[in-house]
Amino acid sequence: MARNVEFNEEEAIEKAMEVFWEKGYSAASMRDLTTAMQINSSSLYNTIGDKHALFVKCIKHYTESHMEQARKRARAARSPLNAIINLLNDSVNDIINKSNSCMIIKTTFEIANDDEEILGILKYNGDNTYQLLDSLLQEAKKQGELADNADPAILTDYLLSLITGWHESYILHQDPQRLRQMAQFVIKQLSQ
Amino acid sequence: MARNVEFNEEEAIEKAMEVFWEKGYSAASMRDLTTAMQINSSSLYNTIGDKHALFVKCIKHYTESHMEQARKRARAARSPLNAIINLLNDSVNDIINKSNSCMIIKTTFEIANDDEEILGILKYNGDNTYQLLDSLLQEAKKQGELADNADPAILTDYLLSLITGWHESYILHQDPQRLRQMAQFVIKQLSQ
DNA sequence: CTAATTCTGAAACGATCACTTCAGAAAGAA
DNA sequence: TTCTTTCTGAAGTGATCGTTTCAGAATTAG
Repeated sequence: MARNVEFNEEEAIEKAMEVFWEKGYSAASMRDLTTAMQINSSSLYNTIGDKHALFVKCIKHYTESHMEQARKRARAARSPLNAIINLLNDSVNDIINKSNSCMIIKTTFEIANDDEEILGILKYNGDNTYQLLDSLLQEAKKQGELADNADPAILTDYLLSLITGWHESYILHQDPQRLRQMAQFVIKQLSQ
Repeated sequence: MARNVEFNEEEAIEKAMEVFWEKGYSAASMRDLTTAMQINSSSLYNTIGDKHALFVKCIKHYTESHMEQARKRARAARSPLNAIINLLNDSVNDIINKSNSCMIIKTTFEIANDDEEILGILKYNGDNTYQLLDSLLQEAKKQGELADNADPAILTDYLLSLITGWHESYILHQDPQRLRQMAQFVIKQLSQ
């Protein structure tokens, strides 16, 4: 019938995601976003929608690639306990090497309280992450890599909380050693 | 000489703090702030300064009262270990009972990366909190309430990170039991 | 080709942003 | 009381906010 959309939506979302990631939802302006995406605002509104709809696509993209990476890393591990240890060490490395803090955590504290839709996406991501880690812990326990009295459900919540705290710690102190020591501490705790 | 300032600055800062706390720095408008403070923007700019200067006063006020409360609670405890246990339980109760997440954490993730002055204030608060908890752990160890091989420095970072994570967990799940279980888990861990 | 449809770019929308101006009210000093 | 200084309230500053409009370019169907 007629003309097709010129820009690649996936690439544009990726660019917008980076802007939201760095600046947060409120502080990112439509100008910032359209400039980074290299499209006109009319095209954006015609295809994706308003600022909020764009953010939804961006945070979904972030959580999905985040989960995909976590699962891929878990599959590559030699054993369940090893997958967990890698997950902890990878978390530390990501925190240290990336210039921004995790977008999921930033978004949770910025807008999850006032935005049902965003909260739902973050919850869904949280549940998936929980399940991944929980099943690893259950499997590790079954294989005798974990203490018999270990409680995977509590350990999962506990480890995920700890990792979130590491992000805050690194923003404040920018001290890799603090994170590595904590990771070693908790790994040792799990292993014995 | 002349007329005096009409409004009570301390009360006005308190009101502004609540607005920043709820909405965050970017999303709080000067209108929101002056309305809550019940003063005209000209008075605000004449006495306190611009939005950023106001925020500095608010976050300082928050951190100072936060620290004061923590120290007061610690002094009221029966023993060092008891002070730590109380701190953990009080943290859980605060998270559950307050409608907003901790302003310090929210601010860290929103603007600490791009704002040296705010980062400095948050670091100062972090250092004070660290010292409080570290000295409690050292004292508990000295009094035999902690295992001999316990490392207060690492434990301090570790507990503070965990508490930060609890805030995120509660935003997502609003599940008091998860927090209580984690608190019990870590208290048991410390006590043995 | 022409007609039909859709997308793009530039300009502009009203609203709101942080912030400023200034006349006049208020209050202490002499 | 009068002078002097300072604070307040209302109005307004230009800039930027998210969003819309629409003429014209682009593309496909017939």
